[in-house]
Amino acid sequence: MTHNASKILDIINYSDHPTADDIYMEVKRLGIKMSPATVYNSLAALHSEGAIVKLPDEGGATRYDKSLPHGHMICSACGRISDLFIDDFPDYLRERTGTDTEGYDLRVFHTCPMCRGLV
Amino acid sequence: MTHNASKILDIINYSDHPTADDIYMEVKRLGIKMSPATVYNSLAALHSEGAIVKLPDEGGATRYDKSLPHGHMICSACGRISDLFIDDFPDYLRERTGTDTEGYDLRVFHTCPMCRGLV
DNA sequence: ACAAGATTTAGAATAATACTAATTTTATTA
DNA sequence: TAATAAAATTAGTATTATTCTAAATCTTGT
Repeated sequence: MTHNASKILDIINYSDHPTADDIYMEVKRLGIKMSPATVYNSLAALHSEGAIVKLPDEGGATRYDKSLPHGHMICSACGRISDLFIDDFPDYLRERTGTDTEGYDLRVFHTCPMCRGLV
Repeated sequence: MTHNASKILDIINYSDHPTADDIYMEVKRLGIKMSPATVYNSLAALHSEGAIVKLPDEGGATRYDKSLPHGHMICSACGRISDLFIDDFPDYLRERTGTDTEGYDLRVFHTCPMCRGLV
């Protein structure tokens, strides 16, 4: 893994589902000299290594996330994405699909507590 | 729903997860006169009515599908998408998330029987 | 240090989709 | 049915995210 890719992986790990552009801006904010092309190159490399996952968005830029097996809750009002961990989900999937699976992308739409005025 | 939107909905219902361009080509094949803009306009209208769902693809055009609650199995070798029905999934989700959900997008990656050489 | 290869780069190219403003179609009213 | 209002459709352009290209720079092994 290159130095730049490793920095980008760090950023993905401490950021909240950033887009390529979010990452590029963070890189700049940190005072690191890196071109947008390198951000895309590194993201593609990290993705093909399986170090990150891509979350293509309906009408918007793709978001990136660490590749821990987990799903996402997406608020249909404000768009905020939060992580969703369901420990037995792989087991559940294997049982229900009747076959081995290599991974999953689960997004659950809801209205977050803030948008429901509960916070 | 407009006449064109209704025709597009038909096409989505009998096609296999088409892209906007697939739909446009099918419309032309049927001898219907319709511009690409109308395909996009109609898809947006159908989507906001909840009549269809959008499946943004990693590196590729968004695919469209009927809005029946169901997931998808995606072959990581050939890319083929097939429908996945899990009847108790909404119940399972409500239980595991502890909240009401408005819908979900579940994609399970696997290697399809054909790509495993079993067919 | 030097060569070989990998990485990074700026900028152009591409592809999907959205926008705009004008036109056509459809629906409503008199 | 004719006139009018509203909605849908259109061609063409603009935008945006992303990829490509070919040159420049950095790294690594010897």
